[in-house]
Amino acid sequence: MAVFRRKGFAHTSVQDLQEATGLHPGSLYKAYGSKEGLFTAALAAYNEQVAARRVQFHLDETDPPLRGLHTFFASTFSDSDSEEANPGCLLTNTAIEAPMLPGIGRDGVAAGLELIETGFRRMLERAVATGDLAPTAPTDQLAAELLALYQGVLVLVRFGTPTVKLADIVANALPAIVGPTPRGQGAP
Amino acid sequence: MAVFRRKGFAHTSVQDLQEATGLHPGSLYKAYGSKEGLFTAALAAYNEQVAARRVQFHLDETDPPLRGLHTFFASTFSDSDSEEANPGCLLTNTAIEAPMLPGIGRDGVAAGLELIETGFRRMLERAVATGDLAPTAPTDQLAAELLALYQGVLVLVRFGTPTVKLADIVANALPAIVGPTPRGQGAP
DNA sequence: ACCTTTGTTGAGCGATCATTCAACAAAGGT
DNA sequence: ACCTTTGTTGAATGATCGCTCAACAAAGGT
Repeated sequence: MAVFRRKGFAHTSVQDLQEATGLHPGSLYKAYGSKEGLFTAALAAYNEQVAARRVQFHLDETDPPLRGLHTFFASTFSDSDSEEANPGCLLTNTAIEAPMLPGIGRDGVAAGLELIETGFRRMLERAVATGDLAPTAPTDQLAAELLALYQGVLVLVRFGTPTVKLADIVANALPAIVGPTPRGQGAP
Repeated sequence: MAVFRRKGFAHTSVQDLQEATGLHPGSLYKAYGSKEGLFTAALAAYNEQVAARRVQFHLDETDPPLRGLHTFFASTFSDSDSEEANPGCLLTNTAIEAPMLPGIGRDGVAAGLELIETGFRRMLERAVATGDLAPTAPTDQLAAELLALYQGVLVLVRFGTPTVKLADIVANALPAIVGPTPRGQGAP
């Protein structure tokens, strides 16, 4: 999974997978049928082990709800080990490559993106319930905007944009989208 | 150029390039030295023929300044021919693939992204000058946010997100970032 | 007419790719 | 002990990759 995240599907050879998994080609093909099958499995694993976990930790289990939004974004570029290149997000990277892959990738990416967008939406609805967000806020629409910004940040992360610039972007763009006052505002 | 935009560097073979350019492998290598050299040339051509032109048309030559911002974003997904898959942006696609390419791509993408971000900034400063934007607006910061959103939209464009959803995203996110009132607001 | 220059051609090169398979090893049931 | 099952191994395969180069054609100067 880490190999695909770092190198993408096309740049990953079966030898890379052998070195990463410790399994020889025969075993890999016995278990997954093809390189594409292994990629599909890796994408599904990423969805439930990385994406879903991040959604749960930052968006579902935060109080107040809006608090986790910033850390959710920041976790994509701050948890990188010191000076190593950040591989970005397997979903974003695959969303770019998917149109060139036979039948694979598309479904997994669609599932992953919906996972994230739904996570945004759930969090926004919680914020409405607690009064941190105006009841008139279009949560569906805001979730879609957040997803777009999220993908854009991950493109810049992958490209190696300095962390300070990324931090500035999310620190200013998030309040602009979800509303200027992240804490305490009266409903009419 | 169009081939690289559609298929990316890794998925493009020299045979693809032969069919796309009409030049046989010998001539290609006589002119560009390698597949990487040709890619670098294509990226530079994209910057000045597509990116720079779009910046000029939508961001530099619009009156009032903020008017072109929406059409700049919309042009990435509305000018697609009917039902054909939109290849997205060569800059965005290459920003994802660049970490896996030897020495190429990185510089061209950096130049292209700066081209766009600077275009945003110039337009925002014009908007400040005409009074369409508050003089206190942090144009540098806003330009960076717009660049991030732009990349995110292009990821979704590439993946095949329906046009109506993309239109909703830019229609609501842009005013949220640059300020809720795109027209006429008094300076203190 | 001839030579030089400049560009084109496409078969062919070694390398690498994803994939297969006959041989082998380990484990479990009986 | 033996057989069956299950998984592992890694060399071999054909296809495709990026790339080269000797042969060829066109054009221009003289």
